[in-house]
Amino acid sequence: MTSEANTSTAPAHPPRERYDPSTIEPRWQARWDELGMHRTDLRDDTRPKYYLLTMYDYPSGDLHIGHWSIKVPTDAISRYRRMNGFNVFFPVGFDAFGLPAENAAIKSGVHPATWTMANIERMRGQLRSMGATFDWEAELVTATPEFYRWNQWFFLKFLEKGLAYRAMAPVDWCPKDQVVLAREQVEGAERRCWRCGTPVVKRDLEQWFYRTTAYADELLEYPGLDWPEPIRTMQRNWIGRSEGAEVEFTVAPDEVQPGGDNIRVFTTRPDTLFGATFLVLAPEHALVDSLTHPEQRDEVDAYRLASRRKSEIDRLSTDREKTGVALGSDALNPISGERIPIWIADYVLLGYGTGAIMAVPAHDARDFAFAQRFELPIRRVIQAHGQEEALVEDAFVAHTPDEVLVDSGPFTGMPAPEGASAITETLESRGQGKGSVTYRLRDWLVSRQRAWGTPIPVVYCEAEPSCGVVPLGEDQLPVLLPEDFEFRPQGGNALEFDERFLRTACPRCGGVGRRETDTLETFVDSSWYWWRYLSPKEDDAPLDRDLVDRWCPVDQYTGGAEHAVMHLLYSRFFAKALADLGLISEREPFRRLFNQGQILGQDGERMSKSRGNVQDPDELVQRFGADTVRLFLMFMKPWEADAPWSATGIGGVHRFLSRVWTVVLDPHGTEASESESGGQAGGDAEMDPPAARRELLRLAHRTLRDVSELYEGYRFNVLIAKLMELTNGLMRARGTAVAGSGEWQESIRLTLLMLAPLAPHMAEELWSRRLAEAGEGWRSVHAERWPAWDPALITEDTVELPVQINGKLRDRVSLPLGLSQADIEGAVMGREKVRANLAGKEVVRVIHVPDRLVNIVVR
RNA sequence: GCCGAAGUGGCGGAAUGGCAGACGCGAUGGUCUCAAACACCAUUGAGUGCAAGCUCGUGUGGGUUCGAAUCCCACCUUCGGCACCA
Repeated sequence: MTSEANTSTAPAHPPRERYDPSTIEPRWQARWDELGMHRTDLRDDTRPKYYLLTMYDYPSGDLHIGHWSIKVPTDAISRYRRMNGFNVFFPVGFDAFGLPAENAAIKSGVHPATWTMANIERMRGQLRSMGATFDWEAELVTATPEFYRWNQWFFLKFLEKGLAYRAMAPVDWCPKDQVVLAREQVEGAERRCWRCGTPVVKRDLEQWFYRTTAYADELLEYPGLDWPEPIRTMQRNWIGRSEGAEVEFTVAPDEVQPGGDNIRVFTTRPDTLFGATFLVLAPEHALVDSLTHPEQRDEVDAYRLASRRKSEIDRLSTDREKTGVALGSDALNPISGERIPIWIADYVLLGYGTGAIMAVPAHDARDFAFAQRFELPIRRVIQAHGQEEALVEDAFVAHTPDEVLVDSGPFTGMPAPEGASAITETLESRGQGKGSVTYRLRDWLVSRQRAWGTPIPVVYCEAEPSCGVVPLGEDQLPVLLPEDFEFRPQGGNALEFDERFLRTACPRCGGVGRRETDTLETFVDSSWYWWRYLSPKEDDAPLDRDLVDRWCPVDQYTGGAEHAVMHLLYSRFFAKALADLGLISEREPFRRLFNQGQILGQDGERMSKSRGNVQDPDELVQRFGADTVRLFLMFMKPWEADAPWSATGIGGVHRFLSRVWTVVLDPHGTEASESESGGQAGGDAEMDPPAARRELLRLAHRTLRDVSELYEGYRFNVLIAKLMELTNGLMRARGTAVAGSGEWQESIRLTLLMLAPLAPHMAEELWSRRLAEAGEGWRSVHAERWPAWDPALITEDTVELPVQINGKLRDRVSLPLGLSQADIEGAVMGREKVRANLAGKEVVRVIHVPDRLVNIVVR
């Protein structure tokens, strides 16, 4: 039908302008900047607010493709929400304290601040090339005094409120270099120092803690939050709330010590108290020394030393053979009076519960393994109700519902839960125990023995013993880091050797004082930075209460699942603590959370500079343009999935954008080969023009429906596939009578609007050309309203129904919508293929899923 | 080890109880070209058949269901976290 038109217009058609992102992209970036399009008016209340936050970056130096894959889809959300009428705030900043800057300082002698700021400067430029809608006016850098002074301020508030305290805690220590090591600086199963290879030991230091356990129960709740279930599960398990009882055993007198000391144990199963056949203390437990018999002394000391060298993961590993040593002393069971031996073993941790357990080998897998290894008695005290067979000795019994106590004195025969409370009550009445709850969650150790961090604002008075540890006054903040540092080759905290930093007057007595040299770990910075984004230059307060109340909680937070537990729990802790300090109103920081996946190096490992597997986006941006790189990152995998990096396939995405370019700017052209190969392929060509035009518009609206829904679920890879299908449809209609029609124009308009959040530069360019062509003034495509799809347009009047026989596909029937089940069955049964397949068989049942399928069950 | 997640064509992935492999890459053949590149068109899970078709097929083994990639149980492999990398 259109072949004559094609051949007659083709020669007169001017050569098509090629898609050239290298001229388009910088031009629009400059224009958006000039217009301040991405600056958010935080006081604008004419539109609903939308606080979009993406985890800020550590300024390692180069922005790699992984940074892009975090930020690009978040930027698409930002643009999509703007088009949906929201006032979006999308800030950017840098998590600028931390170990790598200090390592660089050790290596090259350059000040960590110099190294960090140079990296930030470089990354700013790379971030800008992305064409993202970051509000650079709100940028913050945590390593500047304007930011970190407020860490100090919060520290003082927490101290006042009892949420910060000082206690002993172990660190990894290199005995040769005399420095504290970070976990990543301890290498291999041997746990050796990364620099000198010396085996690392644990050393106890006085350190600062934030009392996260004060909110343990509240942290288990997620009121009104839209968080992924796996993340909540991980957090709940991390908090690890256990209900049970504390039971007091008494040390039995013997020839070495008089006895009478109390050993408190925590158990989740007080109902098994009669089955306790030994006690186990953590090797670090305070009573170990006094309870050790002389003949056991050497073995006990050796064991305690060995366990100091092990990592916690090692100690808790359940498949490794159990180790332990008997102390020689015994304890008395408070309820049965039974005398049982006391052991130490490294699978019991000092920091959990009371640092001591009663071992019930018959009913706990770890105790069972331990008892077997050391031939300790195993006594069964729980049995399934009504089970008559003799008690089996020497066997671990898994818990089942419907259990009763056996061999448990007066409690025998009680159902297990009842037995637990009865035993707990009895203990409580005698002052030998009580119901108790314990948590796996520990208080947050915020001290770091490093120079490149927030100095902790306290002074140790050396003049007057009664002063002790003295917090600075608010008016004495900030405690500034020195302008120059002396980093020693073996590492260690440079602040400890900086006399100008160390020497200060005691704030209480004015005498000689020494500053705290520990700094706050960087998770402290990341626990409140989103409030600071709202007023990054504010001098008088950490945050602007009015703006925080207006904008928080954050509507959408995006970042890696590697932060599932620590960062996200610390942030929630801060929200609760600040609310209790009266500084903010909301108790939760992030309303909706999305954990995107990571792009790994080509080796399948996490991308990092030290591994040398970092992929630089700059070259790809130069070759294909930012829009193509953006689109490719969103197309190559579901956002939440991890995947190793490979640029294979980026050409396909670039071709897709070129096709969009072609259908918009050259609707009537044809490819040189098309006339030769028979014109337009596909069904549309056979349709009469009005039907083909309607079909195109139907496709566009169906795409709009799907794409709108897919944006809401952040399913960018599928969304882009839908846009490709629409573009393929436009490509097929190009050069036919459909091209240029009203339906065509509308389909093009929808395509550009749907594409705008993903490929913002190209969409803007093509949008502006269409406006110019129509003689209209310029408006940004990004300021347009998101279009609505027309339900009437996309309803189908027929449906193609798959027909299965015994679940196997045998035929397809095209039927009008809304037929009765009887009519459908009639139509299906009449089909030749169906009849052939049913020959000689008995129809047992017909399953009809409306508009989905028919399944005939035969025998 | 413990907690969490994921295993689908040659590759990235789609389909989350109802037509497995959308979309893209790669590959093969073709059109255009002096030629190549680009672009465009066609084919492309495996096996089998002249063909209509048939059989097999979603990490492995079992189960539930008229029907399972999808739900349940066990196992294997990979990834993230395990409290001083950020």
